[in-house]
Amino acid sequence: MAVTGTGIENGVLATPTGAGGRLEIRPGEHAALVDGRPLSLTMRELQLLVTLAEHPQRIMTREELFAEVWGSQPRREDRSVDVYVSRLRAKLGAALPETQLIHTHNGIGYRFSPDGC
Amino acid sequence: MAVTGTGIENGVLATPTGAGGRLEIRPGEHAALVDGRPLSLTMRELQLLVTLAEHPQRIMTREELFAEVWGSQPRREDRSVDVYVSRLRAKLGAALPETQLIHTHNGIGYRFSPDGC
DNA sequence: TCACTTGTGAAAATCCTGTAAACGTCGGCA
DNA sequence: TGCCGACGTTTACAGGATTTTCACAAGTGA
Repeated sequence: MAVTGTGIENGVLATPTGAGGRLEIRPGEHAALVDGRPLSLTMRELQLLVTLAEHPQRIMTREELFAEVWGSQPRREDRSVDVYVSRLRAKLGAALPETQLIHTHNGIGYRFSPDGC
Repeated sequence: MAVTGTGIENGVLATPTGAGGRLEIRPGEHAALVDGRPLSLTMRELQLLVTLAEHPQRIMTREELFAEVWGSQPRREDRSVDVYVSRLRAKLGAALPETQLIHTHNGIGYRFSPDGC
């Protein structure tokens, strides 16, 4: 079933074709592609990207992200989510310069924006 | 039937002519050629190469590869796929230096990239 | 016998992961 | 302005997990 307005089509999450290129996420194939070229993401990085991209424009708390990706509650001082967001941004930034897909919301969490805004 | 965009043409799998040379696989003739010169591959090695090359850019799990090449389910600790990938890479690397055709995806499997990316 | 292929075990090499700590930024306040 | 605290970002590292490679034994056929 295709869900419109969320970036989800046939199980594939995709961003609009922007200046930098198009990001396509295929969770079923363990793959994320930029203009057809696969990104080299680790399992955790991909899971985090998928989780963020499944809820475009929605601010997700660290607790929500941790629960989805790690499958449990984070310890209070746990910085894993932040570290993985940083690693993900580094790889996304290398493949899609000038595009800010993951936004920080101070004191709350992170938000995935397909169009970079 | 020619399938475009997958590297399959008339039953022949071929990589683009790159810096290192061109790889041509002719499953029907049990042969793999680099710039016209036949590679000396064993049956298993060739079957594995054909299976990978039939799905360019797609990450194939060890289970999928084993099923295609060995025709059964691998034992959990079975490293046959890894060993044959290693042997294949050694022979491909000797004939096509500087070209990485088979990529490892940690925790998942392997991916064949005709253009080495 | 000899050359070759195949599968297996295990050591070596490499990669991933979580954590701690250093670093940077921002805003409040004296 | 200068200091301080809160918070997010990034780097480094150690341990563990995974992959790569090597050596070897068994099997096959010329």
